[in-house]
Amino acid sequence: MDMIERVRRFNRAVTTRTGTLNESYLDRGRSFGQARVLFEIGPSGMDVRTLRERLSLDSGYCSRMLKALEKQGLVKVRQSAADRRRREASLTAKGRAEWSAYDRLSDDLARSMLAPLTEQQRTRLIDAMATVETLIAAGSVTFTAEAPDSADARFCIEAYFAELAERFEEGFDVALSNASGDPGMAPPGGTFLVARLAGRPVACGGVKTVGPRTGEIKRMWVARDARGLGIARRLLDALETEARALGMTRVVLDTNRALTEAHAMYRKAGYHETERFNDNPYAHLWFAKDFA
Amino acid sequence: MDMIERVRRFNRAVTTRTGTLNESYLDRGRSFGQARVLFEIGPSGMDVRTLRERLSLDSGYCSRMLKALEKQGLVKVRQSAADRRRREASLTAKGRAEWSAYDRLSDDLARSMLAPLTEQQRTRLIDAMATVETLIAAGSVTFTAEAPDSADARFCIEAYFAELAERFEEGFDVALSNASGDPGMAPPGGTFLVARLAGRPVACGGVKTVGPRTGEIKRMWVARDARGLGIARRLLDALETEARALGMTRVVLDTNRALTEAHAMYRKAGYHETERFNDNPYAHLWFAKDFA
DNA sequence: GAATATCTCTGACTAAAGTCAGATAATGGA
DNA sequence: TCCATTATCTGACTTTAGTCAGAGATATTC
Repeated sequence: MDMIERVRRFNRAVTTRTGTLNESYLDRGRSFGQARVLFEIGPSGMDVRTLRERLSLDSGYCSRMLKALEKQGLVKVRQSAADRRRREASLTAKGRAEWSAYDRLSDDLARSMLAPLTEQQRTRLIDAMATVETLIAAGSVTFTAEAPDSADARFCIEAYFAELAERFEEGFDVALSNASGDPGMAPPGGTFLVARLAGRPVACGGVKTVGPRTGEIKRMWVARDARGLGIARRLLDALETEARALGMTRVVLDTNRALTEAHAMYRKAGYHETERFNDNPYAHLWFAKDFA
Repeated sequence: MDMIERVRRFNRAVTTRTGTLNESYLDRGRSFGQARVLFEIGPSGMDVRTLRERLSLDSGYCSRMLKALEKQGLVKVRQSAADRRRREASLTAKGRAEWSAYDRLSDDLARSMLAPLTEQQRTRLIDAMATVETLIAAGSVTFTAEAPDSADARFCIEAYFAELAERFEEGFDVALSNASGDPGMAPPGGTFLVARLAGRPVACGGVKTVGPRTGEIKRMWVARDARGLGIARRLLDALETEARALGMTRVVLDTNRALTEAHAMYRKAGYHETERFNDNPYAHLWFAKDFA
């Protein structure tokens, strides 16, 4: 059986098993739409805008469902203090009880999948599930080119700096690093990529022109909880593709001695160590790669 | 994280990924219900009764959807030759083209899950998927007590005899074995269990009274393609539970020397070899287990 | 051959899901 | 202050999904 067929079989098997969950939602005497809204609001509440976006609902449709839930005494909707156009939905005590009931259905499904198995089978199943989940996550990471001062890009860069400060023996001060170059990481001379997992930014990296047909790769970072998915490698590939598209034939980069896992990756990706090409006080190693 | 939470995370991850498939179905300009019917009919056609059962549709609802598909020139419904009350639906050339288009969507989803991964990751994913699929299948096997002459029970017993004939060095002839006992495997003195996987019978086994507070386990069989799921062990457990419920304190069984994997399982389940207790010409080993 | 059961269809419903065009009120700049 | 934008709501729809009670034709059983 080829891989495609295997994946299809898997999809079929899993969706038929988990499909029963959706049906059990209806047993609580509420339409699926309303159950979804109630469950999404959650015990900590949510503003209506976010709710609509998460469930991709029409505003009128959503408004009506909230009203219905309010009439059932499950939900309370009130004006937001910060922005009085907005409204915030939260669960009443009765609503939280219903939420728990829906939550329990997911637990029950999970339990029913494990119950008939032996302890050994359970462990095997859990391990395999973790692997599938991880690799599905890895596969759904998207890369987008955007301005290095976009909200998500800045979030990544901040996290990157924070991590450097933590990992460098000598600490890290943005002002001392040659950090002026962010604007260069935008068209026409460069580019900046943000990787997202389920909408959340989890990695970034940029390339900017530093000489004739030469680019420098900077700000490469992957969020701690997104490591081990091969994102760094794909990001590096993507940056090289961007560099080529910008007419570059050579890319260089510098790195700190503390970032050992990065050194290994650069070498494996075809980079070779080269002489110091900048005066970054935090850099101990300099790498370069020439495109064929 | 505990097991329940891990399973829930897995379910969430997989359903959000595969949920896109259902949405993409709608892109072909047909309601989900109609798409489902069209796809289920399949290139080889199907009679309306079966179709309705598979998709659990109301007969009127189904009839209308078929009519709509017929009007679109995708489906042809005609009277069955065998039973003129029945009708049979089949796809037209245009219908087969649409079917392929839907089929391709599943392929595309599978491909898009694999595409971003490295070869090594793909192999890991496929392996983990196979494990999950197998163990989910194992978990969804159901055991039901039924008459040993029910259709599915007979199917299992035939398959069992066929396999014995194949595996015994000396061949197997039902008439020579002490096969008269099937009626005993029903209440009040015994019971017969059929295991099903997705509706299909995949295993069977029975217990009947052979002496005071003593039962004999017979006809234990697991379909070849359902082995390795721990069904045999669970079936044996279930039969012992039935035996206890029937007031038995001891169960015995006989087996042929060729069925080595069975011997191992009986020993592991607490059975010990005992003296010959019957004149079954095909038996070489006799086992017994006393309940605590 | 009559009674009963089965298979499918039609008509008449209801509920849920989803869309679209304003109306209303608040916010954030120019 | 005015004007464009944003967030939500209301009313008026359509489509999809699903149910139920017969009717008509055919098959099965006694």
